[in-house]
Amino acid sequence: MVKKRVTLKDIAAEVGVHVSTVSRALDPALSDTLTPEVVTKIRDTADSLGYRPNRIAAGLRTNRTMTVGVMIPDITNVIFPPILRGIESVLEPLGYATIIVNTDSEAERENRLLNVLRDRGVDGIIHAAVLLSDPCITHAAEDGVPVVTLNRMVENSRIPYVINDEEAGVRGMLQHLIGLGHRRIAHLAGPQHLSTGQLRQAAFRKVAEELALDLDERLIVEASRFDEAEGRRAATDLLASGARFTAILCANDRLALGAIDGLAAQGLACPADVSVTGFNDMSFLELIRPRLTTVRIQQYDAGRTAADVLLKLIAAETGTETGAEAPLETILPVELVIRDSTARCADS
Amino acid sequence: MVKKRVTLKDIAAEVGVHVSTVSRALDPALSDTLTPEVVTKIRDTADSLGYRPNRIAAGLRTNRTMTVGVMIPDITNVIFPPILRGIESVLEPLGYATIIVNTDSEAERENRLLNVLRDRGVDGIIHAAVLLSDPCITHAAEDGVPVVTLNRMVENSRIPYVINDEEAGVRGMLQHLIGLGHRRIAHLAGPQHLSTGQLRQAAFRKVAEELALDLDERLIVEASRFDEAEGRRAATDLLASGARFTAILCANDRLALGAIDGLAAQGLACPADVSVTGFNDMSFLELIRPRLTTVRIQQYDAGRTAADVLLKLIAAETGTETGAEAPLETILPVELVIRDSTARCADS
DNA sequence: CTGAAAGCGCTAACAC
DNA sequence: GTGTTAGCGCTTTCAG
Repeated sequence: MVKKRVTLKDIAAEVGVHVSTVSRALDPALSDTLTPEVVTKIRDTADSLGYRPNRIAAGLRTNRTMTVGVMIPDITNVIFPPILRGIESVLEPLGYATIIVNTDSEAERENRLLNVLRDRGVDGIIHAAVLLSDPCITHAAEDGVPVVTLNRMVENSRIPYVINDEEAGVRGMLQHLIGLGHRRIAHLAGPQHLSTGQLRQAAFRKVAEELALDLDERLIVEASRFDEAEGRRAATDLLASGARFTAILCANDRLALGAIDGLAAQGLACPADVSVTGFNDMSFLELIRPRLTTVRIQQYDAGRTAADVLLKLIAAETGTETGAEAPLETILPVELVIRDSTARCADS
Repeated sequence: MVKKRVTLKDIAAEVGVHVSTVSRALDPALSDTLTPEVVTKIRDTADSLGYRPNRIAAGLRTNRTMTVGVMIPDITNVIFPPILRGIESVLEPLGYATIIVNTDSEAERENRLLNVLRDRGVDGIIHAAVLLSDPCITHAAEDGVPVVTLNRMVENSRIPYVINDEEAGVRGMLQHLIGLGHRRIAHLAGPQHLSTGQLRQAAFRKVAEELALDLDERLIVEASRFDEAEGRRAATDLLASGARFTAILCANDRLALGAIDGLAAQGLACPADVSVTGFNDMSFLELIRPRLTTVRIQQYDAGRTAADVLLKLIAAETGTETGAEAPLETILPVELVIRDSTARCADS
């Protein structure tokens, strides 16, 4: 039933040379140590027999599988697919395949999946679902597995990371809101066990102080997940607290969408009564009313950059010194996208 | 730098037995042929040494890699991530990893990626990006690679497929529109080289006839891609044709969204002037106004089902006859979701 | 320039 | 019950 695969041995038998000769002929780096005629003859018969190299066997020998693992929280979250395409765009042309796993942001699951990847001998890991404190990935990195984290970072570690310029995004957004006359600006923060949630809140506090805003603790509420339901819940709590505010800077788009919904349920319109801003600029946003003002992060490029860093790490690990060392920190620029969810402050 | 992996040999040396004994002790299916004490001793030292099986090596020997390939057109399209989660939900607990590739619906790219998967010795392939006529995947299937197609099917082939009940969806939608008084209903068809586009158009023609609708050829326009821009373009063409219609049944949600936009550009409101319906019920739809009436297909379950079928195929291939044979055809039920983009026909 | 031989880590007959 | 042996398909010394 299963058609037997053509192996080097078959080609060797056909051409009448040794397997190792065939191996060399098929390796561009080694083929010029052979007689050109032999090389062409071998290559021709390889094609005609329909030879396909067995990467499994090669990997066993060379300890390189040409596959990398990618860990994300949940592929169903629209910000990840563009990142994956970015990663693929640099890795695939180089012959790498990627194994994608969803951690659901659960440490236990993450740990198990990490082992799945290591058992498969991945050449490296791009980790976009890392927790602020993440012993298992740190451990893997210490074992010599090339790892780069994306969007998030592990505290106090030497694991390279690619993140967005959260602070610039928060600053730009606060300046925009202030420009519209807002002074009492709330922050709907993300989960504090994720570095994005934490970094954005820290940036909010820092920049709010810089810009001399009235920083009322009641104006900062934390969501326990990055989703619409938590956005709605947090916005409702914010209103219930009695603290006055005319704008909410949310830690991501989904929280913002939920918040707008929660405000509407209490009879407050966005942007007429309160301005709301997001973060990420996920797809479909321009189709949803009011069109959300947000901070655009470079998703595709973040993926590309992380893949580049990983390649440098892999090169360093395998001793293929290319001179270029992998940077510990890469911060990608962000961009303000002003749409319809922010308006001049009615109170001013 | 790279910490050496613990192998069976290391455990064997530590315990003082032969590698094959260790191999058996660690295999649940074989461990009961050994003395219980030695099994526990081996397992304990395996844990304490931090042994992790090398699936690459095992795969080379057994010719099973415990990885499956998944081919989709584009992960960035929101209907695919839920499918992938469905696939993962059945495969991952069984120890399978999945390699996901994006074909961008290009035959050449698909062909190349298929080889990438085969070179990696995947145990099977779930193909959700197949073209109606797809020689390369047919070829792979003939070579004995277990393949199941998802959402689409290959014409005249023995490759099992899991699809949605397109005809039931079209019928339900047409009945809904007729119930609202619509008689002149246009069809914005999808690409005809994809089976979904073709099946839905065929279903439209068949059911329209059944229900004795005025079937004007000018009322059927084809999009060349499943995206918003083509929906807009096709809707504009439809208007330009001069044919009268009060509703458009679109072959998918994105075409519908584009069509609504295109109509709006010509001063026609949905649903006041024309009702528009989608297909798929992709996520975020309920956040976009007007909320689209559509046909919900089971994305997650389609993934699960395809994975189940693939497992049966793999079992059959490896001779692990489980009795259950893989069905050639699986048709999943669909569900009508009535929202705000359809309304009573103004002309009636 | 090419052949011989060893071995990556594991599994699966086959012995004992 | 457990050890022996022989590879899976490939790469990579080391000879010649």
